Amino acid sequence: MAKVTFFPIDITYRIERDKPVIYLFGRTTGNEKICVTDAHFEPYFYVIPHKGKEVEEKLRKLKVERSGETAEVIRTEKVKKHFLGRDVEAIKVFVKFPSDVPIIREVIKDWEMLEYITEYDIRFAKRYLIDKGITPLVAVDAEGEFVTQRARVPVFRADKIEQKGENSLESPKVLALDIETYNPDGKNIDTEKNPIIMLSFYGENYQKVITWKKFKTKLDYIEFVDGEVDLIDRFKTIINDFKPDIITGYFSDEFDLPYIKARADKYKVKLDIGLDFSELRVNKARKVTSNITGINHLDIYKFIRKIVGPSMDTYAMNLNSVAAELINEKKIAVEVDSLAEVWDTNSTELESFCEYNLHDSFLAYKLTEKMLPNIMEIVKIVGMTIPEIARMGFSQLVESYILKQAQRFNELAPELPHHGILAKRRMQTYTGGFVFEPKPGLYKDIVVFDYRSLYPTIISSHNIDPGTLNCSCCEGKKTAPVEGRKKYWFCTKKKGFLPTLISDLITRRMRIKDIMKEKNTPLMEARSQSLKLLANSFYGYLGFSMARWYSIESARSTAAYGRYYIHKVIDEAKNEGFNVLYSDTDSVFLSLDGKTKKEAEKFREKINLELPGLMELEYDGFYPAGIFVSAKIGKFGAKKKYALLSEEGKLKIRGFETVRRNWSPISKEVQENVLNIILKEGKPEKALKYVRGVLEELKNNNIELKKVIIHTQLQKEIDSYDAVGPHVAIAIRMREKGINVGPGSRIDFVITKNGERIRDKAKLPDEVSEKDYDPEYYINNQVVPAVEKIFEVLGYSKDDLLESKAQNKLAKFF
DNA sequence: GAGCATCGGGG
DNA sequence: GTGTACGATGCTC
Repeated sequence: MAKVTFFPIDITYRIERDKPVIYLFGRTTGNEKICVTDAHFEPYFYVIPHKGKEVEEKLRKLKVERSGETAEVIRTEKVKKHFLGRDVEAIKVFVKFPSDVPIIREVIKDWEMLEYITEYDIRFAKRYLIDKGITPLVAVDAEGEFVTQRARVPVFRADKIEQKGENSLESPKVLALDIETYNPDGKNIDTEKNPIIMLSFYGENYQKVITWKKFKTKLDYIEFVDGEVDLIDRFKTIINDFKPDIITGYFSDEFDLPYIKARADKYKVKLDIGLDFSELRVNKARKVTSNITGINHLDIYKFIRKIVGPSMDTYAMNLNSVAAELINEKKIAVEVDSLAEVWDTNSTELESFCEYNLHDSFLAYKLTEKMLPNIMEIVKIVGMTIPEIARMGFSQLVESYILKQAQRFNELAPELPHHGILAKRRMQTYTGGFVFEPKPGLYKDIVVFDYRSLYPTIISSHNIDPGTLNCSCCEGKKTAPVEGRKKYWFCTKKKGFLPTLISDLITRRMRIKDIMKEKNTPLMEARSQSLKLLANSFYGYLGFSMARWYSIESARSTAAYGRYYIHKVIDEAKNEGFNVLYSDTDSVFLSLDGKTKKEAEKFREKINLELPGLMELEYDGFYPAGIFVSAKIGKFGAKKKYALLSEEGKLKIRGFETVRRNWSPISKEVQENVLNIILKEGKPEKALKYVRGVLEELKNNNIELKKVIIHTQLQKEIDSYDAVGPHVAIAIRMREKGINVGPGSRIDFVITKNGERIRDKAKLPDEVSEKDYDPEYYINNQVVPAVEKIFEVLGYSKDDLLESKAQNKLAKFF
């Protein structure tokens, strides 16, 4: 009997000699690739029978004929389980093949003797990982022997398999790829007509570009082949020789790999790059995914868009913008629209396209390298594989985590909702966080407090869970502060399953934070972030229609408690004589109004004494000055619009229009300067003078041209715009000049004096000279709107900015 | 303003 | 694959 220790990377199963066999692909602690098989795992699901009914007998006799095959129950077992807050006697029903499970469940779903059928909808491979307590990337010990079997890596047949300890794979081998395709007619992608003309790879100490038109070059990484078929062939051999754990690309799930697959199919080339010689699988369900057995295909775009995207500055998620922001790198600037022509004319320019092609792989590699610590931490917490982490939504991450823990806590999972239930759930809504409408004004000495992990700590502290909801033992006790007639309460005697999990996540993160105070490592940072991400997703999960542990009552109660606790701070702060300026969901802004920071701190401590469980109000920061603007938007309450000055003298601007990218530099500059003069120096009259000065300069055309350039990104095809705004008009002219513009193109323009409509006045920056811009436009549509709201707060109207009559309306603020 | 449709990324 | 898949934004009525 031999032993191996390995890090699992990918998992699948297949049917062999009449039974399902689990395949775990990974890398051994000796750094060799390996495939470990396990034939000792049986498919099963659970039923909960009604009390007093004997159903095991009937189940055991069950045989279902389906297209010539027989699905049958092999055996049953009585098991004690927890299910949504109660103890149940369930029956574990074993069948022969995984595919028999849905067949059997379909037949018994209407049996009246059954109360509930569940866990028939958990994928077999996932079931295996859960039941064996195996987490991908964490070391697994296997006992068994190496066997001879057709595969690209050694195969080890395991008789015993166990995961103990936390030792995990540290640096998986990553190979990035990117293709260029022949595309003569613009944007349309046609995998049938247009060949792949370049293919690049980038890995550690490895760079390669394959192409099939020869030209003179000194670049040693370029390799010439005879045609597209040979290129595809090299694609296969390079992957096979490099032996990556992860293949990565930017949008490769939906472009590069499907394209390669489509071309291979056309030539009837088998893309059998799977470690078991299976082919690259392109799944065209709703969202395309591309998978290779044994190798993790990670589309780094998907992960970035989902996890990092929302907090990024860039709006566009294309490779250029994302690389610029995350790794401070850009794509190589070549005119990709001309590639087809360059290809046809056999030009030596092809070399620069090869460099471009390689560089895109390099960017995908670097982005993956940067994101990998976070991805791997999430894998280790929720137990899904790397490609799954990248593709799944937040709620599915939560669910994977809960399913994994359900096994440990002997909890039965509810079934996935079916069509009718789903439709009903989608109709249900609930109220979110509270937003305090600020009284417009300029304020001094602002203290900001916020609840640390508000929703997770509420769920934990109030035991919010579908299984503790409206329990009979606590009826008549305290209910959640939900508006309306519905009464929700949660058991105070027995801790719920989800609150148990979330408490554990919060305390784990607190422990890591404590250690980080001593020694901060990127790994701990990644772990802390992942735990926070997961804990914060529970609240949304409870209200997510697809969730197994869906509970709109729990989601509503959580939000209601959130509003209750933030109101508590607001009310008590007012009672203590603080001036409450603003509040949003979990944070409160107070102005000291003569009180000291110490008194504010005392107030915070007092609140904390009254909070249950893990809930805590934290000190977020102190700001010497701040300005709040009211802008009520419909029924959704006050808009989040304010600017704060930190003690270090930095401005924190939220919600003011010009922080958006499509304004001219001059309006951004003026807005920032105005806020600085008002907040830092406390001199609104000086700010007013300053603005009037700028307006005067604008009027005399003394402002530099580069400060009046506006840039906007084209969001769709030029011809599909109905409303021709200035940037669209410019795009049309750029096209007429032969410049290729399309969705995503950045359009720079200046508004000039000549013309009637704004779109006629718009000109390309190099078409105009320094003094051509239209002062009126920049005054009325750019600079004044950027600062108008700020001055309104101080009692100045738009006219005050434009006209030079000085009125001292500021006295009341100082 | 609600309800439906379409992008997004990629060459 | 023992199932199913998004979410933000723009456009129309």
